[in-house]
Parts: sequence; C-alpha cells; structure tokens
Amino acid sequence: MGVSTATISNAFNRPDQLSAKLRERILRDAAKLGYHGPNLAARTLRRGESDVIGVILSDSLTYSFSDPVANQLLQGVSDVLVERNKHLLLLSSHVDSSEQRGAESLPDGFILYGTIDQATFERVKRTGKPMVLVDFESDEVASVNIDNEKGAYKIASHALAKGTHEVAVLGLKLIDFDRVCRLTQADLDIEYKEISRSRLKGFTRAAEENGCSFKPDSIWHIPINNTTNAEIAAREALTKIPRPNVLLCMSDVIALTAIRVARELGLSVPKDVTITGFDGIPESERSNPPLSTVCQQSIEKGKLATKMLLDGESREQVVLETKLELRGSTN
Amino acid sequence: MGVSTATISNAFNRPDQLSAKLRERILRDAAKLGYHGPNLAARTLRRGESDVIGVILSDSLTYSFSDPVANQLLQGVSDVLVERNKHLLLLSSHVDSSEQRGAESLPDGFILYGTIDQATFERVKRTGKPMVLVDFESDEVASVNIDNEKGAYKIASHALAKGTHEVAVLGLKLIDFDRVCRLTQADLDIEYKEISRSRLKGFTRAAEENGCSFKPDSIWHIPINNTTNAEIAAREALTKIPRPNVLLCMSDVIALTAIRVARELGLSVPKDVTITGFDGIPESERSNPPLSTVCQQSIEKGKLATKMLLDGESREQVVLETKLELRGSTN
DNA sequence: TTGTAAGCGTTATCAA
DNA sequence: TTGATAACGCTTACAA
Repeated sequence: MGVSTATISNAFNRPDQLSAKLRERILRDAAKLGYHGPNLAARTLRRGESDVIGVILSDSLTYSFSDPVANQLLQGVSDVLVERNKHLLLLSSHVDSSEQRGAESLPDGFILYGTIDQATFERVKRTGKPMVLVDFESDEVASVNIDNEKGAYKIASHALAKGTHEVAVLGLKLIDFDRVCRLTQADLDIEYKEISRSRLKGFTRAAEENGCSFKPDSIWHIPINNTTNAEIAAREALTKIPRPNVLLCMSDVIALTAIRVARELGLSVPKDVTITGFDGIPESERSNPPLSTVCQQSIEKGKLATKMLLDGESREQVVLETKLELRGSTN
Repeated sequence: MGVSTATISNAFNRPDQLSAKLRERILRDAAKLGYHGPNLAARTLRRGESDVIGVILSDSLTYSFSDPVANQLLQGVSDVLVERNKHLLLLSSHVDSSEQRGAESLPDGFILYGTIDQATFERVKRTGKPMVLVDFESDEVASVNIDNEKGAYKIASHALAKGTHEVAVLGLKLIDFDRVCRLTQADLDIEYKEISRSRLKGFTRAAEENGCSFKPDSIWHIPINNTTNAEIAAREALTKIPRPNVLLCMSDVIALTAIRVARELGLSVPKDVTITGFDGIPESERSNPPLSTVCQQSIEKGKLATKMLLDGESREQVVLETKLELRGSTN
C-alpha cells in the first residue's frame, strides 16, 4: 500500500535497495494479499532469462520415462539443475514441430539427448541459445559422448577371448525400420547415423581378431529398447541353428531379456551361452546371473552435460571413458 | 515486410483471419528472418495461459527418476500431455520454496504426486489454478487414489490363506525417520499421514483374520524405496529368529530385493518363504520367481489425473480398483 | 482483409 | 531510499 511497483520488485529481488523494515512490510502485505512473488512469464519477458532448462529427448516422453538409461541421464541432469536453482522443461523431438516452437522459446539453454532429427537440431540451433548434446555429435557444438566403438570392442574381446564361437548380435536401432528383423549386407552398406553402428564396428573388429566373425544374418535389428522387442529377437537368436553360444547385446535391457529367455529355453548362462550387455543400468547388477556389461555412467553424463551448459563451456566435445564390468553372464 | 504485428500474430494463430497467400508469405519471410514463432513468455503474459502443466513430485526429482512407480505415472501423464499439445514442467516439493514460487506461476495447472508437505500444498492451492492430486487426498480437491487398505488386505489374505505363519512386514515410509529400523508400539500410536499406513492396516486385518497377527518388531520401516535400503531390511528380516516364512512388502522394489536376498541366503521362494509385493511394476513380471503383487496401474493413474486436470473435472475424487496378480512368489 | 493501440507483470534506468 | 516510466513480445478489440 502506497509503494511503487519498482519498490516491490526490489523487495523481492534486491533486498539491499531498500530498508529492511519496508521490505518486511511489503513481503508481509504481499503474502496477505495472496501475491506469490514475481510472475515467471513477465519476469522472463523483461529479463530475457527464464531459469528454465529444456531437455529435448530424441524418443517420445512416454518411452523415455520407461527407459532406464534415459532415466539415469535425467537423474544426473536434475541433480545439477536443482543445485543451481534451475527448472526442468521436458521436451521431445517427436512432437509436432509447430507446437514445439513455442515451448522452445522459453528455456535459457538446451540439452539434446540421443540422435536428434536434423529439423529439430537445426531449429534449436537457430535459437542461438547454448546447447549441449549427449550421445550425439556435431561440429562446433558442445557434446558429451562415450567411445562406443571401443566399449563394444572391449566387451566383445572379453566374451570371445577363448575357444571357438558361434556369435549372434542383438542390435539396437541399426536400420530405419520399426520391426525386429535380421540384417542383410545391403542394410549395412547404407550409412545410418546412430551410435549403435559404432558399437557394431567394435563387435566386428573383436570378432575378426578372434577368428569368429559373424554374418549379417546373425545380427538382429531391434527398433525400440524394450522388453517386448528384445524378447522376440532373443528367442529368434537362441533358437537359430546352429545355436549361438555368444550373444552380444547392444543394451542391458536387451541382454537382461536374453538371459531370461535363455533360462526359459533351458539354457544355462554362461555355460551354454555367454551374454553381454551395454549401458550399466542398476538392474544389470541384480540379474541372475549378474550381467557383464559396459558401464557408461549415464548419471555422470547428465551431470557433466548440465554443468557444461550452465557454465557456458559451449565448445568442448567430451568423450567419457567406459568401464568394463565383468560379472557372471560371461566366462 | 509491410505488414502489421497483428497480421503476423494472426498468421500464426488464426489462419482464417487473413488470405492464404499473405499468410504463406508471412510464414516464409518469418522463417527467413529467423523468427521462430511466438515467444512463450510474452504469449503467456498476454493470454494468461502457458500451455504448460506442472507436475509436483513429493520426492526429489533425482529420486523420482529412479523410482519405477513414479516413472510409470509420468509415462501416463506425458502420454496425455503430448496428445493435447501441452508441455511438461517437472517440479519437486523438496526444493527451496522461494525458488519454487516463480516456477509455479507459469503452469496452467498442477498434478501433485505423493504425500506433499502442507506448505507446498497450501501454496499451490492459493494459486487458484486447477490441480489434481495423485496418491494423496484433500477435501474439495480432485484426486486419483487407490484403495490401499483393500489392496494390502487382498494380497495378505492370499499369502496367509493356508497353514500357520510367521509374518514379517517390509514397510515403506511408516514413520518419520531416515534410516531402516523396526517399529515399536509407540511408533504406531503416532499418526502418520502416508498411504503406507493404510497398507499396514490391510496387512494387519488379514493377519488377524487368519490367526497369525504380528508384533511391531516384525515390521520394518524403510525410508526410501530403493534397493539399498530394501536390502538392509530384507537381510534383517530373513535372518531373524524365528525366521519368517511370509514376507509382506509394501513395494515391488522391496519385494524384488527380498527375493534376491532370499536366494543369496539359500532360501527357496516360495517354499521356504513366501514374498508379496505392491505396485505392479514391469520388473515384477520378470523376476525369478515372478512376483505376486497388487497392481495399481500407475500409468492409468497418470493418464486419468491428466485428463481430469485438462478437462476441468476439478472436484471428483476417484478411487481406482487394484488388481491382484498372483504369480510364482506365493503358493 | 488488414492495421492501430492498449495492456499483460516485470525490471532497469533515471530522476526525485 | 524510493518513485515514475519505458520496454520486453505478444494478442485482441476495434477501427479502417
């Protein structure tokens, strides 16, 4: 009552600009009037800063919430955001772009996770706001990645170290097709920009070095990283003749499903078939037998990407080390 | 070029207000100029509507992303939001309230999930915006809940149906204490407003009806629904003398951990010990043995709450049916 | 069919 | 230490 809007603004944002007594009175009166402090929309409009960070997921939101790897990333992201008093707006590149545009104007910066389609990527880039890519790369844009080829090579080398092997690969997003299927040589000749292709390279190199290379028809394409799809592929692979005794999987979800299917088929892991994963999700430690896998520290990835974004290191391209976690599903 | 701001606004929002030709020209020129469509902050300020829905989680964001039940709820929520072209702002009631205030001014409505602290609840209520509670109730506010007492009663009745039993309960958030511990009678005399108390009532009633009631020192309190805490409690319970042959768990995460601990201790499930869960998370189907549990359809809960919010049914208090899923961990 | 102008709630600047 | 004022970018009556 009887103070200007400017003074009220100062009461909320710059305590040093007015007497403690007046500030207190204003805050008390505001509470009484049911005023909840500055309106974010107006404040953003005026300041050009919203304190909101947008995370753009390459998959649909609904799917992402069901994916343990995405969840770990988001854990890391939100950890840092909360610490820095920023808010989290979740977006998906799957959404109709005209609707998305509006939402993309709000955040102060973006984290883009996964293989983002060109249109979305360009659109976000044109906002001119800082951004950090995760599991995705582009010149001149900051990013956090792992060395997928190397990680895949390491675990495959371990699995194929001794003896002769019949190898099958349960691959994730290897081609642009929405059903589970095996590959052909033609599929592999088409370039496809997914990290899974790097993982395949690592598997292939390890196999060649160990004298047990595999043909395209021993490689399964799984379009979505969920149990349903993994189960179809695992069942096909494990009933194939000759039956593979090494199953190289491109995700832990796939590998855990494969372990279960193997048990259902009466196969012993790792005696009859060795199974490897990729990701290092929490569940991989707890399966029976526990899963040998490549840990990619998704939580750390989320934290690091968020820190890079907030600290304005918008040029660095970080490649994180993976860690081999050898457990009961191999050997 | 040579058109007014109003016409541009119409080009984006009301195609029928101008000629198709002009509209097209405007859109094309806008793209060329790097204009990305209406700014959300400004639009919100003017329209009083942001198309953003806030989900306020009772636990920290970081924890919520690791919790399968919360993830299922968020799946349901985002499913409907995407369908209706709304955006998702994730908030936590754990955050410093002065920071939260600003963010809470943006959304058009709220979904509050879990046992929200009084201060946050009152603050959100005072915004006057529509809200729907999930797993939480309050007079005059729309909510979606399940009948926890009944669900717990049903599964406990099944587990305790035949024979005599030594029962232990692995409970979730039964008292206000941040470590795993057993309860005392005094603990139970203090009122505590968590849904877990209803589940305990259901367990107790079923036990009494089957002549195998249990004492407070057979009830474990687990403060956070994660594997680490569950493992501590499960180990204590399964090594207690006399050893329980029925373990009633208040979440699937706890029960799945208990199954694993039982195996590590050389106990056979369900022969040596019967174990029941609560929630119906996807993993419960895939454990070995599969878990008998109470399905609460979290995805549906999320969908329903979101629809109620968006359709303005801000009065209804819905109680959803739970479904008993009897699998290999009992009988 | 198109343009003009007011106002949404803030905050930064400047003057009192 | 406080107050007046303009501007942030948009939408919507209303006027042309």
